Amino acid sequence: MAQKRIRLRAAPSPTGYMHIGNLRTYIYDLLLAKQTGGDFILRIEDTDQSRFVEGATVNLCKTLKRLGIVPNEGVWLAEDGETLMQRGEFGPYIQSERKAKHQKYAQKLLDMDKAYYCFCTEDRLAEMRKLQEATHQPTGYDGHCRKLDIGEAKKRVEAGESHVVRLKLPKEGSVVIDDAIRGKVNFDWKLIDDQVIVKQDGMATYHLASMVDDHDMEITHVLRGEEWLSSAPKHIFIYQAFGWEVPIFAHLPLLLNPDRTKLSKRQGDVSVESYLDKGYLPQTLINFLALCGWNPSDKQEIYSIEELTRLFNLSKVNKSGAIFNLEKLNWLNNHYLREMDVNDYLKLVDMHLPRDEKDVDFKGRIALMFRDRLNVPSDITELSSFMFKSTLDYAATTLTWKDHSVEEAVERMETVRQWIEQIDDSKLKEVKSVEEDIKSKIVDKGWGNGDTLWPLRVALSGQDKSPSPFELIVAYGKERTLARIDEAVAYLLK
RNA sequence: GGCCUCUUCGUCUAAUGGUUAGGACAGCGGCUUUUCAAGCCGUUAACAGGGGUUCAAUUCCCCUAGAGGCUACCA
Repeated sequence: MAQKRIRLRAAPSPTGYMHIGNLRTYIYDLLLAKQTGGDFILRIEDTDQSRFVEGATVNLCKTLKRLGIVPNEGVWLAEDGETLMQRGEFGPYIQSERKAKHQKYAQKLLDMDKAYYCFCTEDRLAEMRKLQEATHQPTGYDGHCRKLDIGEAKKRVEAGESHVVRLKLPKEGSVVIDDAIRGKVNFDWKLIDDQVIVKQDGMATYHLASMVDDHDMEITHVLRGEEWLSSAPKHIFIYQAFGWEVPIFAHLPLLLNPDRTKLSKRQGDVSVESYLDKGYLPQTLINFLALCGWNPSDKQEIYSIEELTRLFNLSKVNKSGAIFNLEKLNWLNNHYLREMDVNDYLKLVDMHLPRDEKDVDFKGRIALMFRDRLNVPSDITELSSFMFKSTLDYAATTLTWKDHSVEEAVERMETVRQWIEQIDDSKLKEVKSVEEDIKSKIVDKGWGNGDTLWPLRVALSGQDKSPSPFELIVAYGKERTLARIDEAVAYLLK
């Protein structure tokens, strides 16, 4: 018998930006789909009109594209990068366009007596909840409309009375969720609310829409955050009411703020776009997020997407939430920044260097010099700022080595200046040969490295801490280097 | 409050019915060295607590505690 084709979907709501926790789910979706040669689908869950944000779907697609995570089915971006398209046999892939389909299934549930019309006003509901809270009762719908005669209810609906549709959940017994990560989880029916599945505006809620669509689209694995576990019984109920095969559910552990609450906007960045904009590389984000809550039982830290695809295994996903650890993310990004193609790196960093500096080679040398010091490309702006200044401010540090006098420092700088002047241009391109050249001359002079190199380095940087003078010389080039030395000498003699 | 889930170094995690409980990030120390970064080497640091089961429990079971999630006509 042929194996059923593995199909997973990313199902974001177009509410503005892509949440970093959602991205992890999509990564797992993708890995699982790729691993089995299955499908990875993008479906937009826009059933909540009030939260809809114009342009959010396009934005979502763009972000996915930037990450190199492109679904092979569902919503996608046309060549122009702006127009939304849909592809695949199971469309439409935008839930609001499936409204009629959802309503049809709601009607079926109504017909099967698995759902009922509810005419309770929001005011009544709010009052009820208030009372329940005040008397320390469990909150939830009191079933007011559950017992309404169906014929009567239909008449009211036909008369145009505003209403919703609620699930008619069992009031006794229990249900077991078989979760791929957590195993079997038991819930008592009597504690579960008769959930609204069709809102007053006729739009289905997540609970109906997502189940219907997952079934229609032949989704085999539903990966979602742990916050959904509590409502899983309602979802199972819908599947069972229709006699559908229940997909594999996997409730992923949450990504957490440093205080262990659900990762939220309040406590820092949660939008994937902003990480991308800051210069975190796609491979960094994917590598890092994949390892947040899952681990292939290895000591390796760096994984390509191919390796992740090969190794990923749902049953090895952790059960407990993981704090989003920015320091490790930085370390990883630094790693990938150093490992990536040089030209790509230069392109990435260039936009963080002064626009009005027209010497492209100069900027390129600077970019390479600071390469292993960057967590994100924008770090270079501050690190390299002194290199673009017309004059340096030496006030914050000292140009003289330990107890050396001004005269000694000047002597060394002027001598080194001559050495540098004599280095020919081809040699001036290599840090190592500049270093050998100058160091051997220091030895010949009988000077020390410290008393010569410190003033030189400070002359070139104006800073306590900086790359070595040899790196600086190469980055500056001869002319700029000599000018800096002159500048420092003049400052000392002032 | 109720229901559900979770609990190994500060953080992400590995492993196991018998181990010196492993790795990574961060920290600390050293090497290198003109400073810094990088690199290399080393090092501090964890089985939430209490009961069982067992010759043996971090591992299996129960309880407690703590944390988190849900408790919407949001997803």
